[in-house]
Amino acid sequence: MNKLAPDFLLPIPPIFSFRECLWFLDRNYDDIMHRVTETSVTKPFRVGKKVALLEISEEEGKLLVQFRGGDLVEENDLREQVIALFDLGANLAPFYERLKADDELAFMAKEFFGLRLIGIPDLFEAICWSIIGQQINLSFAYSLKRRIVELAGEKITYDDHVFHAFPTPARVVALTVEQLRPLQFSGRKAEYLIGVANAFESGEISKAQLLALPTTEAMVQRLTSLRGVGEWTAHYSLMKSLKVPTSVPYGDVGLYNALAALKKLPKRPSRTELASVFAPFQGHEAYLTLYLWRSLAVR
DNA sequence: TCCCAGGGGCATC
DNA sequence: GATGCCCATGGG
Repeated sequence: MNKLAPDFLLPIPPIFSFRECLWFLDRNYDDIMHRVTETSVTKPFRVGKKVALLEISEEEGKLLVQFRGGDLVEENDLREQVIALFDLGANLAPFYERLKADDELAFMAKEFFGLRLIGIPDLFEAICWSIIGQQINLSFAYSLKRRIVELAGEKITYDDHVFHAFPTPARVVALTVEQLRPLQFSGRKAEYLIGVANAFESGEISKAQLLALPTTEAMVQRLTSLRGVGEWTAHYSLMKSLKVPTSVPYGDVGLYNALAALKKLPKRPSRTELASVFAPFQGHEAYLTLYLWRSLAVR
């Protein structure tokens, strides 16, 4: 039976660290999309037009998911959302085998043990977030996200704290460039965001539509047809939202910095040089990218 | 002050 | 298809 919105438990797969995932969610950045404590994360999840606020913690080897407010949503849909957030469906064993076989990268299997690809299940949010993050430093990117979410996102209050869901395409379509400029969005970013929202509203793009495409290449092509979405944004979105395991955000500065530090690659590596590092990780490129990003941060 | 940031579009050759 | 320029602003 599919119950409505009470608490439930999710089994934890092998090679999973809740602590490591929480650390990644927090990372010293001011992320408005969730609240992280030592032992839990509280976050709104969107299912269709509904938004449910969930608190997730670890309890006796399982994830405990508790309903904290918002709309009542089918439990199965919520399970799916939480599984997507922590990428619980992935089997990391093959990726770890490859990591351990690499002299310079083997340390990551131990130091970042159990880190999962933290997802952005909502494709619209994933694309917007990557557009916001283009070419500006991360802390500024988080401030911009906070401002647009506070302006247009849905709000749920719980425990004297206001939680925000990322605005729907319909809400972003209603915004204007003139509204976003004072929030320090560049004119270009504002245009891109509203344009992408229009594409979702008109049905020009959707997650289901992308999932139906036969190849990653076709998905990238579809995404890059949107103004403001280049190769980097397309791959980043595929990685975070659709969990495409082979996607690598080519051109990513952070990725290059990590490879320069660990693999002595040039600051601007060629496609060939990148390929040489990624070759042994075929089928696990997204996870290698995630762990390389992770290596940039000091705990 | 200068350079860089989890890029992308566009013109030009 | 490669290269150069522009966009915009916080952070170091």
